[in-house]
Amino acid sequence: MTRRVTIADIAAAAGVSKGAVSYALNGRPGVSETTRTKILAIAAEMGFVPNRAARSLSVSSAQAVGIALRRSARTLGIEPYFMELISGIEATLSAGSFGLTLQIVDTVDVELEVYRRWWAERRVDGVLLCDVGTDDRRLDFVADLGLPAVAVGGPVEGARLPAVWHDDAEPCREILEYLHALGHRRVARVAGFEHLLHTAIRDRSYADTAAGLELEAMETFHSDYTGEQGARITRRILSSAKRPTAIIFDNDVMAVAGLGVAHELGIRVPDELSIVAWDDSPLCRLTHPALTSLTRDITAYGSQCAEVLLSVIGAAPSPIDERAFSVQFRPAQLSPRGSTGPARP
Amino acid sequence: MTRRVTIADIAAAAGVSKGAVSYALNGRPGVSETTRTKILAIAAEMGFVPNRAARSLSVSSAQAVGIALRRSARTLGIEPYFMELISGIEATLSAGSFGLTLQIVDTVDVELEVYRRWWAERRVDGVLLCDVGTDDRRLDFVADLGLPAVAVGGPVEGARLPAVWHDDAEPCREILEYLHALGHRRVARVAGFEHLLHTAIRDRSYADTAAGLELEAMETFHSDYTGEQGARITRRILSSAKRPTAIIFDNDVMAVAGLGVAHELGIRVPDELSIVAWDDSPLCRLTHPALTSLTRDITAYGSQCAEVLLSVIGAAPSPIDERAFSVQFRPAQLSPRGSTGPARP
DNA sequence: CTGAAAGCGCTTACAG
DNA sequence: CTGAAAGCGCTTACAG
Repeated sequence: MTRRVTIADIAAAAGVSKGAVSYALNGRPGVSETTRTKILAIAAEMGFVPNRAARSLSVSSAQAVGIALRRSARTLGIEPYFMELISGIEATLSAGSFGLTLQIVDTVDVELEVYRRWWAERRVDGVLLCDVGTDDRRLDFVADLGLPAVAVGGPVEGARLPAVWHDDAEPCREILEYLHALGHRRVARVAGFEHLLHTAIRDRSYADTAAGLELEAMETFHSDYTGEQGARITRRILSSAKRPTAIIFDNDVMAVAGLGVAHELGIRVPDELSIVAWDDSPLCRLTHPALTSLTRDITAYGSQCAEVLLSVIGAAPSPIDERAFSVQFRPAQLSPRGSTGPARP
Repeated sequence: MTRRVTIADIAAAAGVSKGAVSYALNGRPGVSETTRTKILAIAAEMGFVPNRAARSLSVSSAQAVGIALRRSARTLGIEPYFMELISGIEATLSAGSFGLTLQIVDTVDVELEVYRRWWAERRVDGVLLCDVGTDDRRLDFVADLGLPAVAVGGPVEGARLPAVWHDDAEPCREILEYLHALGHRRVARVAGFEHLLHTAIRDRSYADTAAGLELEAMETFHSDYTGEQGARITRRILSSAKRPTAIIFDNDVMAVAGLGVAHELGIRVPDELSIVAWDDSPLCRLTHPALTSLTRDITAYGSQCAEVLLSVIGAAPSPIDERAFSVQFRPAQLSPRGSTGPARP
């Protein structure tokens, strides 16, 4: 283990000043081509890697982006969504040689405190806000702080920061029209947290579409995305006198749990019950029958979010138009599989 | 958004030197109690938070730990294991006000390169090595680099770095004896990557135990942990002439997929087939029947790993004995559920 | 095009 | 107990 090599070492070896080394390394004017080439060769040979802290201190930028996730370990673990999202985010960040700092928090208050500290410490240059709510304190908080941020979800009305989102309303219409075409007239829905923005958007879209299609019943039950609650609610739904012929679940985990409950009650899928899942993860193809689901490229979505954040921070290769405060990502696509079929009255 | 407050501001306000402020803030001798109290009050009032980069540059420590995950986004997303592990790691780190830097890599070579860069940049003070292999280049690599590291898995023979691991052999015996007691004589196993250390340990333990119990058949198939492969292999196993009456899966995802295949083939679980899963995640309780599985507290395991790493780095509250190079974590417990039952010949 | 110097915001020996 | 100063390893105006 040899001592770290610094620009001072390179300067000494090349017989130039530290300033010249810095200019050469960063591809800035101020050194002749021959000097630059020579310096670069020496730096490479000595295996030079700039010290982050020193660089950060000089340019007052952390070269890192933060994410605080406010979900329990159990939810985080089982929902494929987050790891896919993080994976996409990470790909973009590391391409721009930005680091990703992750913290898991319990409450909004802790989350806000984390943002305050990160920004005060300059540990991050910006943050990504996940799980955007209908009335989200975090948006104004980070804006007031001056902390660059991007909302992973939307659209956010009157937002002071950019949002990257999918149109959730359209896929909801598509699902309901599809089920209607299959003859389903009594549909139930197991939704996610009521306070989340995309839940509210879906709530409205289903209600509007159901009204237009003149469905007999379209009932929504809110839950916490866990399999436990998904199973419990499904059990209740399927035990009712006039049970629905189709259930739509707001995530894959609850849909898998719902399918388990149908098996448990001896209700055949899709003959007696059709099931649709949001968020097509490999999970949806593990079951028998495989689950009809709404496919989104969450990894690509994560990458897009990170790109917008880098552009806000001012580190993106091609800065996105400043007025592009609301970036719409391609909507989810319905992938019909074995869990949906014609309604049998 | 006000300007950041620095120790210079506090020094000016308190009428002392920057050095005195630093001593006061860090609880070190060099200032009188009255001065210290006064300085702390002013710092709190001004909302002082030390700049990370400056601190890191001075003490040459990043106050951060790194994890490079070499798994595809899809595997990472669906396996609850990683998020639970990370969640546990994170809890310990943030308690010690250490950050977590995450990077997802494609190949070992990229992974090694990430470690080299992180350490050269002093972006991290140490790393956690996941997915320890039977012949793992990374162990010597980080040791040569002088980069503090802890292996998340083991035991590692002749290791130059600490390892935190569970005894995998004992639970394997327990499963097999349990199945044997239920009357199973033909057992198959869908294992994980062959090159992983814990896979090798389980391979040996199953083989030894099977020999002792004089099972009729104990066959192992290696896979990549995905549901796709789990399903494919299960299909093949269940299509053989003398199919086994029990299958053990090395992770939860493959077990769920295997259960799906059994449904697909009209094989009743547990009447005609018993299924056991390693790694009890909520996933195992979503299915019908629920899966008998090996429960480990992965979050606690992650915390333990982080603690050992912090102690290696020298930042832990109570440093772990230096000779404690191999820390054994409590072994997995068998949780019998609906997916296992007596063998019916 | 190049060099010497100041500065980023901390920590830490070293004198008084 | 306290202050003035040097240093961590970079970047960046500012003179030559």
